[in-house]
Amino acid sequence: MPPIPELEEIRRKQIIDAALLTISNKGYAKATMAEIAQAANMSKGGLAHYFKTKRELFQEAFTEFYRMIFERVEREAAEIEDPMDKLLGFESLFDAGDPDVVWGYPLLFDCMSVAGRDPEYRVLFSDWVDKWVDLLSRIIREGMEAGIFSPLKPEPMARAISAVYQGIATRWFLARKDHSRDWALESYHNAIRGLMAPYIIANHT
Amino acid sequence: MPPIPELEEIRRKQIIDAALLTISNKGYAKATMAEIAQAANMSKGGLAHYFKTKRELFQEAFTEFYRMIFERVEREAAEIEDPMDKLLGFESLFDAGDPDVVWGYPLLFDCMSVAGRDPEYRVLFSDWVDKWVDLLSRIIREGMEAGIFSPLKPEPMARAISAVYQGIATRWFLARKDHSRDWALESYHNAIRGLMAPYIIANHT
DNA sequence: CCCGCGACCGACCAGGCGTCCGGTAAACAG
DNA sequence: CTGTTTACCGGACGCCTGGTCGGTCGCGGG
Repeated sequence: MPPIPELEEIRRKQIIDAALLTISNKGYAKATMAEIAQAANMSKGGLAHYFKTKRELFQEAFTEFYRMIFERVEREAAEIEDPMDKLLGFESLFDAGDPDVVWGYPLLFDCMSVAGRDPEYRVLFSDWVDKWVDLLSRIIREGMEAGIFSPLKPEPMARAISAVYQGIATRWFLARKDHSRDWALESYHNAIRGLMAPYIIANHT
Repeated sequence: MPPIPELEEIRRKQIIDAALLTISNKGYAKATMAEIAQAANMSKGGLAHYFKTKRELFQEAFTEFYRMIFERVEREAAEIEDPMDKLLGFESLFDAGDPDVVWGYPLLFDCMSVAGRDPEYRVLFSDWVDKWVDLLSRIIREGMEAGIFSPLKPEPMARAISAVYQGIATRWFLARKDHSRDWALESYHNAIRGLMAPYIIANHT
């Protein structure tokens, strides 16, 4: 019966995009369904037709957002050869001109803030972290197989690297006046090199 | 006129404590003035007598909370002798049995989440960071003067260390299933040792 | 031509919120 | 004793929100 079979998918995407935009602007709590509907060129009723509750919409929105960012990050990592350079190569996380970055961090903070009390959001956050950990673990394993890193447990290391990234990125984003991009790049380079130093086989620059 | 001159101070503290408790339980957005008043054994009107608006109350509450935590951390650092041990010594940040910790992190996440859009909260966050940076900088300077660390710029290093702490603590708190206390302690020890390694003069353990 | 149905609309509702305000009782001052 | 100020009460007000629901429209089938 639907005139276009993919209509539902299109509309959902349209709504989720609008939701992400609105949440990013107003914040998780202050983003209203009416506003999201408007941003999606739709009425409240139309929105309700696709997402019964605010919670449902927001969870899907966060999931979609993380998926999108992660796809992008993975693409970027694929373009680098050397495993160590890969570990150090997520510079786009500190690009204030990048729209994904600009509205991505507030979204992440919102998710963390909710996750502090809400178990469902906690798994959302965990999933997000796990994606990163998988990616970083793969890079580490790659390096071990290539004989660049001596044997180490990839997962805890990946988790540490990922946490360091997030810590530094948080400072850079929220207090840029005192945490320049240069500071951020240098700090995470040094921290990650420091973490990996014991496992780097000595024929590097 | 007031029966007890210090009454105002007492009441404000009482309200702020109640506010912190409530915010920590319910979250920044969902904590209501009525609830806070109740938690402070007071009516809504009584609360309004001391804090005109919710915003005003919350800002003071956050400030007070940060002050309190920081005082405590500084006390703990003062009990350690060796500068390097001091840098590595904030283990109480990863004590899940500590009430300050348990409700401190959600509060911090809330503040960050709001700070993502609200400049006033951003300076609140900055102030908090600066306190840490000051403390860590002092420790680094101490180490330089004692001849344990070779000359380095204390502030950027302090900011890096502090960011690493926060990154790892965040993971530990929000996804403890995959980020044990042991992982957290080991990770931040390694990361900070890695950051400081180039500046440690070789007569340590 | 009409029927049914899915997409979508927008007015509406119940409840919750921060803030305001009229009131009260106690503690002084004169 | 009276007037005034302070600390506090708790209901009222006005606004806003998420969710609902009756209704419209256009299309495809019969």
